[in-house]
Amino acid sequence: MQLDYEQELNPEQYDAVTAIEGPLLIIAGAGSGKTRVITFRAAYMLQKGIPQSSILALTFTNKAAKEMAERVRTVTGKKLPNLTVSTFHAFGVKILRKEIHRLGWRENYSIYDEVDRNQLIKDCARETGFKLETFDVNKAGMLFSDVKTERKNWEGVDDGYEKVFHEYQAALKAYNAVDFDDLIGLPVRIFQAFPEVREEYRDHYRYIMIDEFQDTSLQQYQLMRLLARDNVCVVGDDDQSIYSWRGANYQNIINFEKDWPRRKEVTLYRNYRSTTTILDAANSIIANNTNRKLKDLRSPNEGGAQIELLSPANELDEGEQIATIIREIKLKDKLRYDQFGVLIRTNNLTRYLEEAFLGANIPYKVTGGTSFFGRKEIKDIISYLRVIANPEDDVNLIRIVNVPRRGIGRRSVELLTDVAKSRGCSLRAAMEAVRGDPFIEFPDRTRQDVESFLGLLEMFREELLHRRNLAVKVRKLVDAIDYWGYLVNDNQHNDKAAKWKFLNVESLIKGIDTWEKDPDNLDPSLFAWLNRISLITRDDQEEDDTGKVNLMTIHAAKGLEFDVVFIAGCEDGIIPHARALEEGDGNVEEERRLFYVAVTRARQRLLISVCQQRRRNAMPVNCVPSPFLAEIPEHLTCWREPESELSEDEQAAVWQDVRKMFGKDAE
DNA sequence: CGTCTCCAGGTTTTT
DNA sequence: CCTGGAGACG
Repeated sequence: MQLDYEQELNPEQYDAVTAIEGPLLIIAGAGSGKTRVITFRAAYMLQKGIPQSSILALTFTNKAAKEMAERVRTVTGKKLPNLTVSTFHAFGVKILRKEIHRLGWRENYSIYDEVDRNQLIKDCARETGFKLETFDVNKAGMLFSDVKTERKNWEGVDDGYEKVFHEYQAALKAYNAVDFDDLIGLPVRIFQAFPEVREEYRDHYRYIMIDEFQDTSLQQYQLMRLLARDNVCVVGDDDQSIYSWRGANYQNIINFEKDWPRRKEVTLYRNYRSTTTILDAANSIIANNTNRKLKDLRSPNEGGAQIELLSPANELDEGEQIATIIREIKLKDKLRYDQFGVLIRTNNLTRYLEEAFLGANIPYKVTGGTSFFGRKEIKDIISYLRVIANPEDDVNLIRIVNVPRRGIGRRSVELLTDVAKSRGCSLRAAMEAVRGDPFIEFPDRTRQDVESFLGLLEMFREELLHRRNLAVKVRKLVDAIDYWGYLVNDNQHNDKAAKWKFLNVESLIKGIDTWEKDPDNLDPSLFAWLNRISLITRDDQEEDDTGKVNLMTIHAAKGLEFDVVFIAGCEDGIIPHARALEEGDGNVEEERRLFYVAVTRARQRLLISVCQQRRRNAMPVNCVPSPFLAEIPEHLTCWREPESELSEDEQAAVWQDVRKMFGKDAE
């Protein structure tokens, strides 16, 4: 397909797309066609004969990566198997898989998520002699992450914590595991310590693009700088920086200006997404922030509906009202359900909305929330697979050693830990030692239990590593440990819960099946699968999303747009979030940016809901509207009026809808 | 020594 | 309201 770039793009966009040699900084306001620029830019490079394998496009979320890859494929009409579009973390995994041996890990390393990490920190704290009450695991986790990403040092920190930290680092290595920070930090270390490796990657990825640059951390910036020669393009918007709590630092935009003084700079300010009503509101909200790169968005879509405010009595009412309005607008404006987005600040708010949608028979899709992979039953099975893949993984081993119950309880684990400590080996090795050496003091019964547990793991390691049909083998494993029996037993008074959990396990297995049968999947091994799912938080199964209302956090909504957007729970304490404000004063501005991101997701209509009361920990609390609401010029807003009476035609349409719903699947 | 039951405390956003 | 941890029971 031959693209007419000049036709398809405005002058600034064209500038950005065609400047493929040399450093380029694109400041792209919300809705200014940033994704379009990136995809066209990739297409332009390919057209100029640059091989796909030398292009590296990095984004922040899996969703964004997936979407970008898809769009480039659509625009070029090619499959592009060797084009690298991935998140920073996935890219780190890719490098580590090949290079981590240089730092003393083995390639079958485990990736620890936050739960695993906190568990390990807890163990290390206990080891170091902390009492569980005096030790705040969450705080330690954040501190450790800050230290690892070089945002903090040990100055002024209780030195007990530093000890725990070193213990933690040592334990990770001993277990052949890494945490999320390591996925970026270790590649950086490798590139610094092995210049020849760095050169190899530099030669390979000669054209680099980074999306959502305002969300990169210092560490990620380092990785980029080690990798990039001259052809590096970063795209960002300081006004949409909403990940500073995770180390994102929009100062990186300034760093970039310093490090690549010869750069070209393009600002995209024309907004094609929203009405001027919505843009004016957004502009005047963000104007309250200091220290920004000034750029007011301009839109050719004059006018537009006013921003409507709702004031439901409580969160239940809120859900019902939103559900009702969605149905009304859908009919009036002839929209599909997937053209609606309902945004919230925190995941726990999804619950009421989901219930309301269920009650109103509105199809919806939740992005985020308690992730599929965070569910206990799923984590259990995955822990088995991790231990099978990486026997030294003590955290996951402890997790499953007695799930389902097999007689290896607290005391036995303590004994085994003693053995491991005295020999300086992993728990798994300790188990093997106990099996092989009858002179180690150990209760006979438990020794037998340990032996059969080891036998199970070894048998399945053989199966899972050396043969095909991963899904079949995993099902066999689930059967072998009688996980179903365990679920029934563990949920004695709740058949439904047991069934539900088992269905989740089934769907996990089905997911493996689809994944390994995908013809584009070049490496359907257990390791590859584990690496992949470690980076997925959402349940990203390829479902048919069309025709479903989108329910998600504002963070998850970044980069997306909807014709009609609801911002629910727009109350003081929720946005800005009380906890964020406790942390520091810069956080008000970040919360404001978050609100700005939410507002700018809307194309046509924006509705904001403020509850009068909300239940918090089972206690109803009176709500105060978010202070950000006052930053919207009054003339742009109005209270929501009920839709006018439906015409006869429309009534007929409603009935048809209802009938369809009870017939087969409604659209 | 393993398992069951009760109780207290608490959760922002994501890789 | 749900989780995780500590104490009682068998």
